[in-house]
Amino acid sequence: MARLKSPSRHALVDSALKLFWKQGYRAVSMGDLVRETGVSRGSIYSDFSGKEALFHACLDRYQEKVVTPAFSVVEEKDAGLRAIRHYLENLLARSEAHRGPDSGCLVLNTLAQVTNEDAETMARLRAHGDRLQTGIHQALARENKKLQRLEDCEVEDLARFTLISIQGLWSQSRGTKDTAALRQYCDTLLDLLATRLGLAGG
Amino acid sequence: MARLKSPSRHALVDSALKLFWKQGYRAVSMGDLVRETGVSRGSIYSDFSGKEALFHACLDRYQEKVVTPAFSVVEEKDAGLRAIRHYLENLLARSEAHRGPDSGCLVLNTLAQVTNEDAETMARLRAHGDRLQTGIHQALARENKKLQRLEDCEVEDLARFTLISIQGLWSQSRGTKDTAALRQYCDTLLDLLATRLGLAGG
DNA sequence: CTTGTTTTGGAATGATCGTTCCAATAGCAT
DNA sequence: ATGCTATTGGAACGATCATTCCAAAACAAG
Repeated sequence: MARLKSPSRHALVDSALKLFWKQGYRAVSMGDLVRETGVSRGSIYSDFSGKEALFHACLDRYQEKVVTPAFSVVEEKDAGLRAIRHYLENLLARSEAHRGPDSGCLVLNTLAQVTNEDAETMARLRAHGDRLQTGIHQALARENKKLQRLEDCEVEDLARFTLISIQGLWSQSRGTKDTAALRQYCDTLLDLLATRLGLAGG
Repeated sequence: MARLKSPSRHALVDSALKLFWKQGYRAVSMGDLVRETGVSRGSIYSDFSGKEALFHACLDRYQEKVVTPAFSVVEEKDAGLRAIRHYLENLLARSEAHRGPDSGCLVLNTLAQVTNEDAETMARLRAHGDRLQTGIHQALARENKKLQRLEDCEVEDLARFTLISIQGLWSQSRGTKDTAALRQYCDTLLDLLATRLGLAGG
């Protein structure tokens, strides 16, 4: 009943996450994981019941290691439209740091491969979507409180619109290295949000 | 040197396309293809050099069987903003016809799974993106000719924005069956386009 | 050192994969 | 009927997969 020590376990999940993120669940073999993570087969199976459980751990780790640092600015108690702008600019900076196209979003990549029967995975994907939707919605609602141009349901619609737009951004970021286009897209999106909320553009 | 007759060949590719669309390239096995298409192993390999070649044929067939019927309205010589609206409404109608979430877009699903080294596949994905980008751009440029509110480069930016937005729409359509949200998203997008082009909203 | 635990590296297993091959069958022309 | 071709169904193959197992090595504590 050997169990990996915590630091080793984190390093394992981090390396596995990187592989799953770039190549997708099915394309990564156990042999790849052993080679890239430097952790032996025995140790992997002593901590995870199998490949799928390890993948789920990676999805969870992705939340705390990637999503939270990027999105927490929107989730803060006083976040408004400015926070959404900061979030998007962080995404752009991250994308521009790569030379080629990046790996996009692990959650959206997974969504494109998973079948509806895989409930465990689907639940995590849905939780991610709900998290973003809620965060954006609250930030927009807070911003709307100032001028009160929109009804509550209109704010919710606008939040959903923003969420889908960001999904398009992620999808595009995996296909192209044209960061100027991504930046222009963010500008247009932010301009739309400002207009709807009754703020001056820019 | 047996070769499938044309109708049989089309039926094979159509069935394979359906599988690849729903489950993704790697999740579909040759056994699945034999079972679902009703075509024997020997016949498949007599017409295609392997699984990958069959998949490429499916990507090509997806263009002519799915993309062209939906997108040709935008590619017509006199297409404008109204054509883009029709295109989007067809997408919504298609999505609403399903009861659960649909399979999204085969091209975008593939983009989320493919690695950059797979040049043959990547070329097809890029061609798809270029096709949509060009069609949208020309339609918007034609619409802009009337009022001439935008510079040429602004029209190109707007076309790119529209393309990415549509990608978000596809991505979302695979994850949720909330067609009302999709419809609202399209409305917002069209409203934005009309505003930018100097037209009255709605 | 010795003892006990953790981790390793790799062999073994059974399943499934893509691919090849071919005798048997079906269809269609003559 | 006879021949020719198209298609089938499935056996066979080697590769690779996820998973299991375990003897050896590494390590920690006494």
